[in-house]
Amino acid sequence: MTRGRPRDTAIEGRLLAAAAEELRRGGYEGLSIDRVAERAGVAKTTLYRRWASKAELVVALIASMREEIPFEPSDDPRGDLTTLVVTIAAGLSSTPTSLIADLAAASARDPRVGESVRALWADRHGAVTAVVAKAQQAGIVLSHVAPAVLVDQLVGPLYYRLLVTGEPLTPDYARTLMLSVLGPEESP
Amino acid sequence: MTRGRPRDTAIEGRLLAAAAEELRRGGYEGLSIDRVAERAGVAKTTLYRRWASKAELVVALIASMREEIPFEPSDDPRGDLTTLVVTIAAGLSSTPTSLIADLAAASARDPRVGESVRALWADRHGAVTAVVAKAQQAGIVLSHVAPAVLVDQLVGPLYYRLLVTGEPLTPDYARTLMLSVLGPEESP
DNA sequence: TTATTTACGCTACCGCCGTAGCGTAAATGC
DNA sequence: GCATTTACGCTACGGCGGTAGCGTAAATAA
Repeated sequence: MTRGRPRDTAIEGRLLAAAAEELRRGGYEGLSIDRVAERAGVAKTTLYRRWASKAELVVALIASMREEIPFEPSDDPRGDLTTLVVTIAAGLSSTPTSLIADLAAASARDPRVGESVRALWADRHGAVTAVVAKAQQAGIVLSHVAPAVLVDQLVGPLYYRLLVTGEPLTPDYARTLMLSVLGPEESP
Repeated sequence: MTRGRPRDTAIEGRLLAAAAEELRRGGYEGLSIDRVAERAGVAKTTLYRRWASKAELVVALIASMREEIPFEPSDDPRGDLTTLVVTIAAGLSSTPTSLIADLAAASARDPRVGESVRALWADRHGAVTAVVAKAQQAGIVLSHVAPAVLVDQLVGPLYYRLLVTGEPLTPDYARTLMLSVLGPEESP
């Protein structure tokens, strides 16, 4: 088949495991490529044959650790949206802020990293967009503004608080965002 | 008065000027402390006696370059808000994205840097908050949501697009955000 | 078996941020 | 004048991310 010496398939897993431990201990900043390679029992050059940069390694690591959000849309778009936004807020605030910020910085520097990072959040944001569109069709959202904008106004403030103002992301805050975008619930 | 050899007051200005040139050429990442010191004709240690890190140097530089937003609130809160949000969006998108992202990352790592960075945006965000509160008092905004949340939903999406989704910040987008938060204008 | 191709380990290196230590310059207090 | 204090320049260093080059190991093709 392929010509030369095959890649040692066990190495990638060992590197990711070593990187996970490093990330857990010292965050993005404290993760040292040299230590990851040493911990995995591998030369640093071997690591760089798999990922082109520290950022790409970390993105691959996060992608490998990530579990899907189990989300089943119900007949209650308002409740669904609340669940989603609260879940996203919880996920963000349980992740070290500096990690999110460093990924954003790496994304800004390297478009390829940016693509990978956006793919990490894509499922969550896609789910929110779908539910918002559904709510709008059902007449629950009165606004005629494009769903993408409403999503930005639900999710954007979470990142804004996290990365810019440093304020906490509480479930209450997420629910307040919801209220503000959807308007008060009509009593039936 | 003070006992020892006095600081050379000219050095700080030369360092900031050198840093500005470096930042202009290569952005945050391309700004090298060694080169800044060399360009200013000063030892690197002298630079570190003034700012504790590259991040603090850059924050001080931006603070020194920053001009106030000339903003005079009129009797038209809706127009004022539009102006403010469009201006903020323009300012953000005219700044290199990586600079904003790197400042956010530095803020997450070092709380002192975070304080300084937040102070950079404070005037803009304060102005927005003031106008939003005024609009709410005037009954222009129907929502009873706290002004701070509305501000987050006006400004947060800008940072969100810039740092996370990578979408452009057009004046139209800013106006759409406004529309979504304030609701459609009532015809008089 | 032999040539070729690819992977791996190793060493050395570059530029980077940030720190330590030391000699010296410039000010004040006596 | 003289001790003290602070600023400055300089050198050296450590750890970092990332790259280049080389010898060698492991596979395939002939």
